Amino acid sequence: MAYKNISDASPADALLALDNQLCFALYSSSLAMTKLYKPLLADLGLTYPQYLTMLVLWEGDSAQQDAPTVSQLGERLLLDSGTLTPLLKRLEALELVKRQRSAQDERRVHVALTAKGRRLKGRAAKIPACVLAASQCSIKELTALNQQVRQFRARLLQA
Amino acid sequence: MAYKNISDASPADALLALDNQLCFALYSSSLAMTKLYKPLLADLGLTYPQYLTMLVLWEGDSAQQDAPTVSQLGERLLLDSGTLTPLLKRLEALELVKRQRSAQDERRVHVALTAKGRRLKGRAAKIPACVLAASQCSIKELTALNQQVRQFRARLLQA
DNA sequence: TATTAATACATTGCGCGCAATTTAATTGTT
DNA sequence: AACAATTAAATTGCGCGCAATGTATTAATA
Repeated sequence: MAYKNISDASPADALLALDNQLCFALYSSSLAMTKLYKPLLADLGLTYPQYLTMLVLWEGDSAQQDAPTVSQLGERLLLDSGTLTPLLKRLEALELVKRQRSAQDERRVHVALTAKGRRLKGRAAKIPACVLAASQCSIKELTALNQQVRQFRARLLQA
Repeated sequence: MAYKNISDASPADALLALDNQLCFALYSSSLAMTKLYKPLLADLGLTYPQYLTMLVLWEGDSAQQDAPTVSQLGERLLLDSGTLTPLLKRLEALELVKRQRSAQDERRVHVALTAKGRRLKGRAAKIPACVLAASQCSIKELTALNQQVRQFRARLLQA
């Protein structure tokens, strides 16, 4: 079956052509990335969003005591408590994190790595190289694209 | 809270820094796009994946009889029947499409637009302009980024 | 200091995505 | 023709995302 693109359709149709939608390129690329990560993360027992959450926790792990709150994790990951609360409970069930109500403000819940969660970083360190290889791109290309997509996202978010 | 990036961490940590993950840029940008589309699509009574599906059907609508099968839709959208079957049932409940078993091969199910589904394209035609405005980008910028993301996706998929 | 408002997180419900399995139909082989 | 292998959808189960709502705590204010 042949599909229209910008070159063989009326301007109105071209604007609605699937391949001309940046949203679809981002959507399908993101799903493809998730599939690429899946077997690598399965070795760690993590899902893809759980992995992103662990990345944030691993980043802050040098400053031992500042375990982020659920909200702070959400700001970083652009996710809300409806998504994070059950996800964090699963990470807690895996004994990778500890959820603890703040003493100063009982509304807040701090999320801290456990020793097991901290150790997992070592095994996760091998993942970027695998992804790089699978992407068939150079680091330079990936860095450039990352920069552009982040810039685009920044504009979207201020809208 | 300050976070590490490629400039202030060891090389090993930099590879795991959230902001250096292209996967996260794609993931969060895609989610941000979905949020941008949501109110626009709510007017049409569609979810975002339903909208993408309608885009495919609208594309092929000049060749009247070639209603794609579920598999063909899946190839185009990079989704499988586990996702598409219930989604298409919802579109059918909205009377936007008709699902029909092929007479030649009873395993296949063709998905055809209804008159109502065809009419909806007129109202959807206004969406690209809204998205363009909200993205605060020029068409040239969006086209260029679309091209790069699609190229990246193509390499991922052949992996 | 009551009362109200705001904040932080949890819960509920729905629609994806997708792996794994099932069901049914077609094709291939002997 | 009988049987096995393949194919196409549908089904099941789980983990997101997220809007909407609920609950508890803190802050603001009259």
